[in-house]
Amino acid sequence: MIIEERHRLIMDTLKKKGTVKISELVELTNTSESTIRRDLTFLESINALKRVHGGATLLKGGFNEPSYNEKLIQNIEEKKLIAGFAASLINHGDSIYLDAGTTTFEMINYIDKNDIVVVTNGLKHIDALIEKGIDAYILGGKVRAKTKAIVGIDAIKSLEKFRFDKAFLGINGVHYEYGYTTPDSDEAILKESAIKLSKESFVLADESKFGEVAFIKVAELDKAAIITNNKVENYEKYSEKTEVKVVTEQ
Amino acid sequence: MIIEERHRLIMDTLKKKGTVKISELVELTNTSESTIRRDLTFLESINALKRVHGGATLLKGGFNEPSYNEKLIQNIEEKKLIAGFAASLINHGDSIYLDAGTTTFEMINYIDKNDIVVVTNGLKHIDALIEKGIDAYILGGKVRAKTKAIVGIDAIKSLEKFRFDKAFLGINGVHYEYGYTTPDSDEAILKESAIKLSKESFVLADESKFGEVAFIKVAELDKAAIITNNKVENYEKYSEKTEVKVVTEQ
DNA sequence: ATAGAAATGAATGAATTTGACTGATTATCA
DNA sequence: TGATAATCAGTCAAATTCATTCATTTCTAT
Repeated sequence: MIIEERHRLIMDTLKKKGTVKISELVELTNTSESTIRRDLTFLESINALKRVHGGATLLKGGFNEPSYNEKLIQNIEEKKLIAGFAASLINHGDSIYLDAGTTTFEMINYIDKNDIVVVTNGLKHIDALIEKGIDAYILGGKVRAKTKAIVGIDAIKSLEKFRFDKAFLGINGVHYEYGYTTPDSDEAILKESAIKLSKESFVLADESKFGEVAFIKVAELDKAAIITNNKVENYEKYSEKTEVKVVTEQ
Repeated sequence: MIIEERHRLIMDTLKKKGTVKISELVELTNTSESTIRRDLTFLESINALKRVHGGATLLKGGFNEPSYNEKLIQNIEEKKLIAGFAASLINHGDSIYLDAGTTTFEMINYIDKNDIVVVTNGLKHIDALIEKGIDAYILGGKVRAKTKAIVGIDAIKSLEKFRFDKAFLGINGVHYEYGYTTPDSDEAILKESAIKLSKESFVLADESKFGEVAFIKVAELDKAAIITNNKVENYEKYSEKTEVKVVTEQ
């Protein structure tokens, strides 16, 4: 049995029953306990399930709930590194803007304070925040079906009431000349507003985003600090314009 | 049996029966008394139930409402009847306000048009609407942990931009003298606003709500039509003040 | 075909969970 | 009220599950 096949079998079993025991899976797949353990560890690392003593359970409001697809989740380890560091920047009492997106979603796992206030335009983020007992506000407006993000003029209006200590943003392109860019104008203007309304802003961008230029400009490089996972090509061209924090594995 | 599975089984049993004895759970789960005791201690620590001598009970002390999941399973057949009829009132091209709550949530299953626009303050509703390909807007504001509803001044401000053809509202109390009432003032004012902003309004209330009076008044009876599932006591006292549609089984 | 990489299964001691037992506390009923 | 039974919290040893390591097998790319 090929590895992906086993993973799919595990997920299918889990979805049917809600929880599975390792011993069941050993029997079901005719493999060793070690292998199943490794599978579960992997599946947990891509947020497909939650390991518990004796087996695994479905996650409650997971980000990739509907379409579990291993290949879809790219650079998950890098994202976790970046997310973990970003979360560590949050102080007690902070008011935070959390942009929709997978990396910022991952941040929520690492937040270790619940005396903060978080505003987000990500529907999925709200569930996770509430689960952790964090005060959460959502922007109003039209909900985009694909990303479950809230965008448009209403969202911007809704945002303008707030002032933030820190804003954390995902981004599609980071370029030393063209600044931060994204393919969607609604998203761009929302991100730009968030930056303006925040004392400090952080862009979470794994190395694949560097050198990329998308359609719409969000802001100049110096409007936000960058958190990334590797010392990219032309590092100096970025670091001379804004603060670049490179988070390497511990 | 895995710990999580046992916890879920305990909660399910408890929700069905209101109280459980430890001896029952020992038999049900084929574990020892010690284990069940530990489970109950844990479940109490996360406010899932209340331990009592000999077992455990649901906690719905005083003011706090049952949680979203608990509500979801009450009067489900009646709610479906009401929801189905309410959904049939929606016309092509309508702009709709859909209040948070379990009955309005059930409506979404029965909506058979997708050229409408729906505004809601229910987080769960958004997911379901999008799933059906319906244009959905969410109100902005603070998210309540228990009900996953958006409430507060921001939600009201957010609402005032819209005008609706029809508003569908859940409610806690319907009384021929005191009108529509709910235990929470934030929710009350939001419902009231929705009624004012809509050409027509409908209150979805199963028979258990009639004669009940909750803490805060939402509106007088005549401000909305009532959709219910049974010809209640004092039916005439309601029907002389507003339209009452009684949906009986098909 | 072969070297290198990846996946596997077995074995280890550590950590967690479990069930039985204890004496203390609480409920029941005459 | 007092006697009796049931239930309780706390402790401990046994059983289960865990992470980690390592040798072996399988896969992959030349």
